[in-house]
Amino acid sequence: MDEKYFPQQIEKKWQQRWAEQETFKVTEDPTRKKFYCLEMLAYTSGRAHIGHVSNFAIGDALAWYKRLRGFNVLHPFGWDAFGQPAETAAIKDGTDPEKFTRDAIAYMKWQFQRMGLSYDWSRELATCDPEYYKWNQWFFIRMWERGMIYRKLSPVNWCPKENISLSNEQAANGVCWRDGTPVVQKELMQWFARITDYAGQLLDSLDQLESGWPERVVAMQRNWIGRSYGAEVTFKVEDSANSANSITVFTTRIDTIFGANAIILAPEHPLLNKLVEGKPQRDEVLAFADRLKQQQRSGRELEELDKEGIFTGAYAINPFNGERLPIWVANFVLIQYGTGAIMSVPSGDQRDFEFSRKYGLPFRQIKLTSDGVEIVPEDMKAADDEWTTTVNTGEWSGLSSKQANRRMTEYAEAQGFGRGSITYKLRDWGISRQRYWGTPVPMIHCDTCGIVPVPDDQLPVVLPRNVNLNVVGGSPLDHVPDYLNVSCPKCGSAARRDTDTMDTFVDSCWYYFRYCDPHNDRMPFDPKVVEYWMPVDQYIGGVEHAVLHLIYTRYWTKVMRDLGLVKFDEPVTRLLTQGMVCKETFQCPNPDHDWLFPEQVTEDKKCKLCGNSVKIGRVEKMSKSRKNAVDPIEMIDIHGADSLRLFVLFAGPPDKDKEWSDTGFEGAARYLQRVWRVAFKLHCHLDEWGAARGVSAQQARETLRVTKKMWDSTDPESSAGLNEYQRRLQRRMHQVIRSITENFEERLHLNTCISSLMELTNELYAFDQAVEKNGPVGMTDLIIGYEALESLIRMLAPFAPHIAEELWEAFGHSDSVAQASWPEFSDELAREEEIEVAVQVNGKLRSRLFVAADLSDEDLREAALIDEKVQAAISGHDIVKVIVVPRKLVNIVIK
RNA sequence: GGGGAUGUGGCGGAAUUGGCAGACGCGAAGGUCUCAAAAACCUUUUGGAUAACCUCCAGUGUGGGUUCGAUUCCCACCAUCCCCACCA
Repeated sequence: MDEKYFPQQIEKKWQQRWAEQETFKVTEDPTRKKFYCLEMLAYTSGRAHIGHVSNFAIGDALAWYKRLRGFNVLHPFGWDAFGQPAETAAIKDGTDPEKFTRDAIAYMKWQFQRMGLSYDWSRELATCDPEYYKWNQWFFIRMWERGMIYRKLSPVNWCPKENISLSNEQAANGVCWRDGTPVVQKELMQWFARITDYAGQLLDSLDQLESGWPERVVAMQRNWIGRSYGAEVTFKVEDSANSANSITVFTTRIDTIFGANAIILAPEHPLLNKLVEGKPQRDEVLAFADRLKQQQRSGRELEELDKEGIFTGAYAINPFNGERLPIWVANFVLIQYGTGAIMSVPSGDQRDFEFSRKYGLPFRQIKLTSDGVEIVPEDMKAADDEWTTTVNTGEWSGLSSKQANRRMTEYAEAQGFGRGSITYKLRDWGISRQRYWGTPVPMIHCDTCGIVPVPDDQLPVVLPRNVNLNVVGGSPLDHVPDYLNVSCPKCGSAARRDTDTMDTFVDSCWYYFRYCDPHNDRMPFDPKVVEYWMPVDQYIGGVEHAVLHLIYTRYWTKVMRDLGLVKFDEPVTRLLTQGMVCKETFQCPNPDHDWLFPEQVTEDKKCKLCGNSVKIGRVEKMSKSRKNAVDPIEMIDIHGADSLRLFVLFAGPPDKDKEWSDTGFEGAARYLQRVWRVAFKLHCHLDEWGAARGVSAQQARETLRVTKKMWDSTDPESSAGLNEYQRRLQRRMHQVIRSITENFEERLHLNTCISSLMELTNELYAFDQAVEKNGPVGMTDLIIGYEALESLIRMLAPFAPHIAEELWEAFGHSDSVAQASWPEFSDELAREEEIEVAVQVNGKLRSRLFVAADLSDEDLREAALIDEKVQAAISGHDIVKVIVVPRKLVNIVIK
């Protein structure tokens, strides 16, 4: 073997060999335990970034570990290939999204392969493959047949000049991205998935994820689904021409209904027109509502809107006490939530409070404060939403709020003007987009038959190529006659194809089911194969997907369960949300320069372009615009993929943000050099041993191999006869194996695994020094040294697989490390013979004792008490008690 | 407004059924080797007191509490970050 470590040659060699030998290809094997390790689908942005390295390095480490532990490991890879950015880029460059995307895949694949990741590339898929999106269409039709997908009018961002719909990004700041035309809201017929039918299930089955998912993701999902328990109460409208006219509100605090001073509707409320009909305020109110509608949608920016409202002229009757309540319209009531109408209780709700103050609506006290005081409405500075005790609440006065809430709901139910109700924040999922680069919606509009799905045997509906994306009016697909004009599958008459495409979140809902059976052309996947591989044992990705993707995919799984395709309910057992890789930023006060590259800044923090003092920014997420991005391929060119991966994993725990550091990266490379060098030294020792006995290197190696075979490294007897430094290395090896093994099984704090590897490496150096000092080299030295080093190599493989493979081969193994097994440890051999025990007096460290590890508590106690320094500290005091923590510490309590 | 975190040396970070705070790495300082430099290796590196060793004192955002003992558990507060947000 070479004396020096040259990562470039080694990495190329092993990447080629893995590809040729399909080292990481797997098939179902019911006799073996499976492990499904999955990183989130990569978006085809066109360029790899450090975030990819971090994401994949975590997954790859775990996949390697499980492989060495004997699991049948599924570790696949694929591309999130549809979506707006490819379309936007294609318009800019005058090319075709398909070409753009395929080029991006080709380039990124080359980049990712240089990271040396242990993927089964035979399962690779791209969501823009017709063989893949065919099944999106198949699911769409199945769901349509069952009423899980429906159509409704829904607003989109609309550019009135070009007559096309815009994504939120294209309509940023309320103007069209192309020429700044103000965007308006337009109602279009769109496809929706009825995810709200699953709201309760999605919420309830979060409970089973609590052990394997980050707390905050579960919390975010709970919050997003947003279940509220309350009541719907129906108020009759006074003097209504149509006696059926009534307004239903949703409230979580029916116990405060005696404090209601108004009914307030959302501007979009369907009853509004009827209510104001014939009223003198009619025109004014409707104009007001129209204005609010625009304001609410396009003005959904950060700042809170002022509360604005208008009296409709109509009144409703409080069913509990017969009071007349004015009916208002206001901007802070949302049509999407609850019933789109509320009762205003200013003393109990801050928004109602502000609104009522502004418009002079009356206050009434209906409960005590939390201190048990009666509230004087005039003195109130803010609403009070505590659950206390009711007052002025008719026959329910004097009850606890909770009790009143329950009883009043029951009363409303009995009287027929209300009922207990559960409301969710979650809304149905709009899954159609009026854009080109996505899965075509497989539906046909026929004038006689209505909406007809494309028959299964005609799937996939393939996205046409060479489409002009620069259209004015409608979606690009509206301008492709061959695509648009079809005959109705039912009656054969001329019909029109639906030109919407699907939200890309549909693509990512079930891709990892497809990995299990990626080439199936009869079904999305064979349920039997999926039953073997699923659920995903470990999913790794960014926290930005905590709600959307991770809720949609849970929903899709439940849908697939209801379609009879899978038997389980939750697709992902363990989830890890990896932190971002960040770096320091530099900003010049001169707006022409703004963000600077580090090399544009002088040592005393001045801008090299203008000499201004540069603001050293916070450590922020890497991005091109902040000029703090690090290109992974450049880094790989410098020190190799192993060093890059090692650094990213060592920089901090996987789920925390990490800071990029050039010197830290060099440190990782330095460490691998150290590993190489110590391996080389051991190699030399073996040669020395052979030379001393007049045998060839080949023979020496063979002798070692044979002798080592008889050595059971986990047998406690194997420590017999070892000298001090041999025993020390052996002990440390067992300790390190134990700590890394436990870490992989439980916390997945990979940074500390790497620390442990470094400790073992340091111990190997100490061992090597001791061997040289004590020479000549003996067979026991070689056995212990090789054992430790071979353990180190196998444990290094998850973090730096190329160098591990190369050293493994250099040590005479013909198989890949991937075929090796994880080193085993023995608690017995990891145990220290002599331990250091701290002795405290009244909790303060006073002395340390070096004692035999098996010393009894009683002896330990005695040893502590006769210690000189302890004696000095306790002389003249009474000993109250002595606490002995076995093998760790003695605390003497004195008075 | 609601929800979730985080806070430890010059820096990244270790340490959890409560038991020696600072593992491992980076940086820094000194040394060995060298004509020299790089690399490599060795030593030191929480702060303070002391010429120095031994040693002593303080110390895990702040203030309390529980305990023989708290980075760890409880209460209050401060700071920073993230997500959602007029959700009735």
